[in-house]
Amino acid sequence: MFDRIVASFPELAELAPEARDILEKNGQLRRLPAGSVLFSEGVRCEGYVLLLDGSVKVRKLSEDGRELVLYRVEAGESCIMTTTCLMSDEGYQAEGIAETDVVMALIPPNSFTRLLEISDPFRRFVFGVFSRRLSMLTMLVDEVVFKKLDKRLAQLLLDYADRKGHVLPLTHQHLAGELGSVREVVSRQLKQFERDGLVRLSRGVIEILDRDGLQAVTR
Amino acid sequence: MFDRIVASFPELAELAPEARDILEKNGQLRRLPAGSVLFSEGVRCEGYVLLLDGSVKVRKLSEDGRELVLYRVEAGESCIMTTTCLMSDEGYQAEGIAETDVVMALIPPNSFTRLLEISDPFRRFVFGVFSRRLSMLTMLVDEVVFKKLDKRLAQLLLDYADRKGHVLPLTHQHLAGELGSVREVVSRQLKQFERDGLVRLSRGVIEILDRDGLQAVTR
DNA sequence: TGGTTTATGTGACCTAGATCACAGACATTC
DNA sequence: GAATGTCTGTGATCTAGGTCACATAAACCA
Repeated sequence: MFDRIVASFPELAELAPEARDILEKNGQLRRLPAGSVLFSEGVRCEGYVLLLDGSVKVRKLSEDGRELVLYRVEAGESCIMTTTCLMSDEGYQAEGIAETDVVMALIPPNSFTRLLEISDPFRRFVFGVFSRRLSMLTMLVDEVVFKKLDKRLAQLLLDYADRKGHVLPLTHQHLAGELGSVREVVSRQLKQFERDGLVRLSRGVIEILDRDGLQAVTR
Repeated sequence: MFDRIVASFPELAELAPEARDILEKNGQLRRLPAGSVLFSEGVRCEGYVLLLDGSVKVRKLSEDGRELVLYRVEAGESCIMTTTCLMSDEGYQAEGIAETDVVMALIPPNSFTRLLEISDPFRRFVFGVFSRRLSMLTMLVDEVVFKKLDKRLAQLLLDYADRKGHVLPLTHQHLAGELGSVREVVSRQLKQFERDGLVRLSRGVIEILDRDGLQAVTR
């Protein structure tokens, strides 16, 4: 169990034996198929989650059904919403959906508390995750309030390109959901990018042709 | 020093003697006049901040000078941006401005780390603050993306009313800054509220006439 | 008292983005 | 290969909200 965790979380390799032991004995391996709802608004959580494999999308839904992706939890990250929930006795403010099949280690609340108590590296790890999420959300607020959609879309495509290469299997609807917008607006903007020679569009696929050009749009 | 802190932070009353001692010996009392910049983008921070008196506004500025208030730190709260900065070695993503004269206790980084190590109540306190900020930011994102300005403005007035009573010494410009919008839009919306009998407007003052009516607008 | 600053009111206009309504293209299944 | 579902393209239109340009009024102050 511990080895499995360290494979995805190298920062935790330096844990002292006692801390390793807690993870080893109390961590539970969980598998969920793509599409599963890990948590949703108002639901209490069962423990601290380390994502070993796969990807989880954390999103808000508006009353009229629009979607906005707050962030993703990728393999090697910890899901902060569950932690927030653990620490503050509040329900979730968002939904977590497995985008792929996921494998995770679930640390029960009292093991988590104990780890925080005894392990400096573990504390640093948890705080680090917290801090990064807080920074990300701050940036997100900044973007949605002050940046226009063309810039946000260009940035989104670049982020995907960095992770998945320059041929992206994405629908316009999907991108709209990421941005909290609607399909038509994204379609039109993408078409403009295509006219400008930045991307090539085909059904279900967006090919990035001019990374620098997209980069220029974001500024 | 410790007594002073506990006066504003009752949760910390239960700290063990050793933890008290650290606060007592290493906490530094700082006073800043209204208008001071506590931190700004890209600047490193000096320690963990407990706000004993006054109010700090944490905001983002856009390139073209518009303002958006992310949240306020009030007396009895801790400034999470400084903490994020302490934990993650990143610069601030926002600015902190003293809105009133402020008094705070500054805990140097190694005292902070030490407190986290030895004190369970202190850890719970810090995590609690973190969690609440994270929830707040999540809600803020939701609001700015999905809610229209009339609803956000009505909610803002209600929040002020809860804290300061129903006669509010606020300019339209100030409210625009809170919302990340501009003065004209806020003026027009307020005028509409006045026509609807929800508020009465005069120079520098907004009087809440119909709380329930405003409440109804937010839904 | 008159001049200056600051806050407000408002019309005219512009733009981004949402909404509605389809049509056509592709993909899948039977 | 016909039918069905999914994705894309696009015009028309609507609306919120931002921008510009003033006018007026209240407060300030010298």
